[in-house]
Amino acid sequence: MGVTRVYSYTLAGKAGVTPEQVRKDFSEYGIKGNRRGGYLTESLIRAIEVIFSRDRKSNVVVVGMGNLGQALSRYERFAGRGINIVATFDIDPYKHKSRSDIQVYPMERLEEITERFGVTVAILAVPEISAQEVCDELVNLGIRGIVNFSPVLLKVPQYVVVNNVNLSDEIESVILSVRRMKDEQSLFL
Amino acid sequence: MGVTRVYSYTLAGKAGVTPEQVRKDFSEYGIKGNRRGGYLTESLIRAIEVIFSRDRKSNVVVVGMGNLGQALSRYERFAGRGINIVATFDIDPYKHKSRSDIQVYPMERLEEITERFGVTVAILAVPEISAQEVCDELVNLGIRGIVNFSPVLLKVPQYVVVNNVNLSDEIESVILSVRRMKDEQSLFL
DNA sequence: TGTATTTTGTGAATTGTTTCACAATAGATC
DNA sequence: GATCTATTGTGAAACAATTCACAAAATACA
Ligand SMILES: NC(=O)c1ccc[n+]([C@@H]2O[C@H](COP(=O)([O-])OP(=O)(O)OC[C@H]3O[C@@H](n4cnc5c(N)ncnc54)[C@H](O)[C@@H]3O)[C@@H](O)[C@H]2O)c1
Ligand SMILES: NC(=O)c1ccc[n+]([C@@H]2O[C@H](COP(=O)([O-])OP(=O)(O)OC[C@H]3O[C@@H](n4cnc5c(N)ncnc54)[C@H](O)[C@@H]3O)[C@@H](O)[C@H]2O)c1
Repeated sequence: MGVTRVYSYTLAGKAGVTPEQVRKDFSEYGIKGNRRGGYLTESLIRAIEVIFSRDRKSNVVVVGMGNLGQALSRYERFAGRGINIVATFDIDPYKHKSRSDIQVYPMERLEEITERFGVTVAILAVPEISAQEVCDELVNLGIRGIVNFSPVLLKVPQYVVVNNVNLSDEIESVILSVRRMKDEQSLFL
Repeated sequence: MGVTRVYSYTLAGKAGVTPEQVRKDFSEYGIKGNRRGGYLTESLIRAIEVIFSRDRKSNVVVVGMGNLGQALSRYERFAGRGINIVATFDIDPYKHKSRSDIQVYPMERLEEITERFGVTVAILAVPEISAQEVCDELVNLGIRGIVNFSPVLLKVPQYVVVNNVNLSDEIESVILSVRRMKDEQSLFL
């Protein structure tokens, strides 16, 4: 779009943070701008892509193709972020018949496929009850990172990274904030 | 299950935090245990339900019934957390024909339904491009809290709460952590 | 009933993060 | 090319969160 320069306050406005925050973070990662001249968009974008490893694609698998698993696997914009879903898995044989657009593999093929594609990260979208069991299996196959959508704390060796995404919490937190805001407001009536 | 008492370290273990953290948080909200006797499960659960308003159900709507919106609206465990999805909306007329289990309403009925059910919180799962526009509409109808799944910073009045859930970020962060862990490890070889 | 033990509750210390404030300087202006 | 101005980069200050450490109290047990 012809924009060659951006300033810390421009980026801060778009990101909803302060300009100081932007500069401190950039400084932390060695991103340098020009005093008075701001940051050059091209080199800034490249630097960010390197920092977030978006320049190299990462192969990931989705395990559990229910409501959430299907939604995630159909999302097309992951590619632009270096996230490459190479295969999806489910225990339910009914899901293996690819009536839908996406091929779902049986759990028996997890090992073969993760090895073939060098997969180290899995998205776990199975029910609460089977989460730990499937997690153990993934860890055994060499998975080193898990995005866990089930509301349980997974037990993993220290060399495995888990990021818990709890959508109920996310919604509840908004409900709570709204309640609190209203309560505060009614104090002034 | 017959458990009448829990200790800060029990809860901490399950939650993946320190016992001090648990006690400090409880203390902040006036939850009292017995020295040596721990916390009584029953009264603790009740206290938590009150703090998180889980005793009162909250009516919410889902706007945008694509991949994510459908997954969210089919999730049955929200009810147990006081989250009650009363209706779902989409601009696409094809979605209104309830071929699926869930009735999807046209956007024209948003006002009527949010008013009828006293809805103050909305889950926004529309494409990036229309997120701000739909957000404005929601705010106009009196919505006070938004769980935003689109990767844009919504502009809202100060009295509206927005919680941004960025699933690409969640996955990317795991990929990054795994990369960094591997890099560290290879320093020791 | 008295003593030992366990666990809470919380100030104080530590650690971490954000904001402030301003010197350094690249670029704009004349 | 001299001067003015806007913006960076970053120590220092302020603020926030976590951990430490231990007195107080409840329970267990002799
Ligand atoms: N859908 C949501 O909006 C939502 C919201 C909050 C939390 N979650 C959590 O996300 C997870 C997935 O939710 P969902 O709604 O997609 O559930 P779902 O029941 O629709 O799907 C789960 C899928 O996992 C498969 N599965 C079960 N056991 C398996 C195993 N051992 N190995 C492989 N696959 C197995 C099932 O066949 C099913 O297809 C759950 O833990 C849920 O609690 C979902
Ligand atoms: N699906 C995922 O896994 C995923 C991952 C990361 C981010 N997201 C984000 O979540 C949002 C939803 O993703 P999705 O995959 O469900 O998208 P989608 O395209 O499948 O669904 C979007 C839905 O919104 C409806 N819509 C469009 N404009 C509308 C309007 N003005 N009013 C009402 N409805 C409208 C469409 O008809 C469609 O049904 C997007 O912003 C996306 O970037 C999704």
